[in-house]
Amino acid sequence: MEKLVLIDGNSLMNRAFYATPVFTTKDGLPTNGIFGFVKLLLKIISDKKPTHVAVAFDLHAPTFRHKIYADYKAGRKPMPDDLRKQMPLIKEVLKLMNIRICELAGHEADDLIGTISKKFALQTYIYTGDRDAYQLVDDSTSVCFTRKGVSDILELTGANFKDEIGLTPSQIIDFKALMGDKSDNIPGVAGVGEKSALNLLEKYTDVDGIYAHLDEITGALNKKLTDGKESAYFSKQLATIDVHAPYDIELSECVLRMPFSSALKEKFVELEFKSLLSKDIFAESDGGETEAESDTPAKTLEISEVLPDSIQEGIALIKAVKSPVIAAYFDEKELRVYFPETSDGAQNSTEYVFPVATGLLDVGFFDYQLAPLLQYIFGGDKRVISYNVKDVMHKLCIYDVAHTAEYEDVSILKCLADGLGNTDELAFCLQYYSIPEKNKAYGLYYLYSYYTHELRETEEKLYREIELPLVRVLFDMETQGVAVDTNTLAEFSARYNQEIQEILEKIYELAGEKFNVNSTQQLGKILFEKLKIGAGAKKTKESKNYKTTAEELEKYAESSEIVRYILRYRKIQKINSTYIEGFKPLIVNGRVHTTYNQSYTQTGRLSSANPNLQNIPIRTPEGRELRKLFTASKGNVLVDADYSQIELRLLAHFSQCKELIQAYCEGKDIHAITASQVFEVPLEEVTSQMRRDAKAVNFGIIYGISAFGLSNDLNITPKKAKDYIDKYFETYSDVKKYMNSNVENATRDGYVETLFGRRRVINELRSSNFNVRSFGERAAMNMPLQGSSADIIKVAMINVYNRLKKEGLKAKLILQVHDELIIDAPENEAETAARILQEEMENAVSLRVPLIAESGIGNTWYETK
DNA sequence: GGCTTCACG
DNA sequence: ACGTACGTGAAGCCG
Repeated sequence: MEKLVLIDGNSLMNRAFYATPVFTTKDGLPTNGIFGFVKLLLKIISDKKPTHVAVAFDLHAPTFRHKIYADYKAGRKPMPDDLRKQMPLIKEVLKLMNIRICELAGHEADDLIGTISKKFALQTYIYTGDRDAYQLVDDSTSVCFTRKGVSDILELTGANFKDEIGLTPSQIIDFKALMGDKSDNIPGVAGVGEKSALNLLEKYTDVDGIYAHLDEITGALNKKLTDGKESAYFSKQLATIDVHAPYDIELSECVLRMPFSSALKEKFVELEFKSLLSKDIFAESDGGETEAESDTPAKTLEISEVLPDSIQEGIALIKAVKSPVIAAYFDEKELRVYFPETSDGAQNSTEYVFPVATGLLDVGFFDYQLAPLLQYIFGGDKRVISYNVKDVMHKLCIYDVAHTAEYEDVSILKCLADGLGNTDELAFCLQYYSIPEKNKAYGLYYLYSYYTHELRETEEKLYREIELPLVRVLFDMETQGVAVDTNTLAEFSARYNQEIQEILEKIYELAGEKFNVNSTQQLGKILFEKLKIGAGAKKTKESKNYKTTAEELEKYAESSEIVRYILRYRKIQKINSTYIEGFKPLIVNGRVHTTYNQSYTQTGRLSSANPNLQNIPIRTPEGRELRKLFTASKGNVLVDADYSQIELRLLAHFSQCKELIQAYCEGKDIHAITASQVFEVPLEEVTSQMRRDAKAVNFGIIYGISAFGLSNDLNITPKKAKDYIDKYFETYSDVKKYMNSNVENATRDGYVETLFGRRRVINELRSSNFNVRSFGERAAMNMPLQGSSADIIKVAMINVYNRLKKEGLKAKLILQVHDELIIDAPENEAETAARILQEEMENAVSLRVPLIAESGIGNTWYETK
């Protein structure tokens, strides 16, 4: 049967661009969009097996009719530079594939796809990430909508459309006419939202029907519809895809010709798409292997699944395995196991799958049968490869399985090898390397081999000596949790909820009406339009809302009573919703258990979530009180230590600045010295204000200083800020040299690295956009400092953990807040724990300056400071 | 889901 | 001329 696939090129390039991790060729050309698009195209071809394919692109032209239309589409965000660069290339690739490209001046891809789909009477599949295309669905035309990224595709056919969407395809147009579409700048009828639009269409079928029966509609809705009639019809016109575009095309021009030419293969080599070269889509090559092919990773094995008849048989099978490594995927539904060698040493091509009977909390009969197998795998002498090992450990705890095996963690390997900031799920990684999702365990093994080969020596060390041992440390910290004083929490809750009510009444009274104070939009209107408290600076023209940040409102606080109440409201609302009400559902048996993410940040830091225990207030007295909620376990105390100015010390170390090194070696007050230098006064005449300002300068240096940033922070003119910076760099010329060399190296190499060789790839440095490039430069200056600090405290954590264990103490590490560690210790171990904490933190590495950690002991987190 | 605001290092 | 300080997570609004 003949089948036609029509693709919205702009839409899918956009989706592919955002769904694919950023990468470039070695010359710095971004290619992630093209790569994602090609992968998707190949997937579509193998799924649908079309006989014909065409790809349509937008092509605007300044003709009169479309000028109006284009203006209405102007609400869309502009295409990012890195994506724009890839657009001509994808067309080149399509040409090399002999795939028909459709473009028509003044028309969007939509129109061409609509026109073509109506022109030919064969089974047609439209691929797009734009819901507009829904209206094109009919008995022979399906729309395949890329829901999330590019992998999750919703296929809408004439048969399932109504069930999936709740409307008919043609009603999609009427729906948009009523409720509008902001991304397309379609106004719709003011005040009509999704609910009423659906109700109306249910009753009256379409816009015409609604207006024919307007008399049956009462109240506010009637008025909205009456007022919005013109807009409704205009919107309908805008939302309607033109299926009669003047476009000449013959079906024969769209025939898909496989396999593809060697010219395409050469293009893939040029674009460095190594994983695509081994695909079975090219004509037999005559010249043997290309150079790039030889370093392509091993081909995907054909893997067969075996569902063991019984657990016992399965255990016997697994126990017969000689292979010292074993890949295990374990979730709520199944346990999947793969090992590279069979019992007689041959290459294995079987993945074993064991169903897990029920959900996690409802441990059923089958689960208990599974426990010995889990124990054998995760508690044995084989190295176990998983993705997010810490998660697996938590799951195993539910089955009472000890997880004493050696582990390999693919998610961590990935962020070390691929660059920092891993947000990808395992499923995405598998798809990326063309591994079927059902072969998850084999995929783990494949990715493990692939990434371990990618690691350089320093990263291998970082992985083996820091990241991997840290997994267990973090697991124990998360499991241990932090005790919460629930009585005090209840007190705070009552007090804050009451004050919020009182303040709200005051605010309503002063405003002369009730409104949602949490809505910046409503608040801005009340303050700047109704009460006219002062000239409010508008925000971006897009959201054209007034700026209502605390910083902005502070300007009016003195003259306006309501502003003072609002500032107070904001403050306690934040405390209450985030730190009091927000915590309640996270308390289990009187404790909260955060989750640390070890592979997410761009610098190598950890992040903390559910709850985030790394942003508990401290900077204001009121917020600081919250730290009284975090207590030691019964009979214990909290022992806390934090590094003093670790990033500045690292700056001294890396820059080898004599003045800074000397100051730190002599234990001087660095901010005061900086003040004395920058403001040109003798050290003894430095005021506390000058010291505060100098501290801001020092922070600025660490962040990759700019005159504008500093001026903003210090509330001085950019010119004055520039004077300070110049003076700073004049005094500390080695710091200037160091920062410059960071940017230079990063621009040349494309990355920066930390003390221990953790790399951050900074593609922004190659951007032609000034702002983007400047951002890259600041990131290049900051990352080695922030990242090295992260490296160091990780070493300290491992050493503290091991030492507490070795010395047989009951004290447990429970928290890490970037430069601070907290231990929950029995009272009689407190002094020892404090000493261990301080020693291990200070001696984690040896730098050109001493590292100082300051410790404190208390019953609550509040008291340790 | 994007935007704003605000909490931390 | 350009116009942002570096790195995070959570709540709430809005569409």
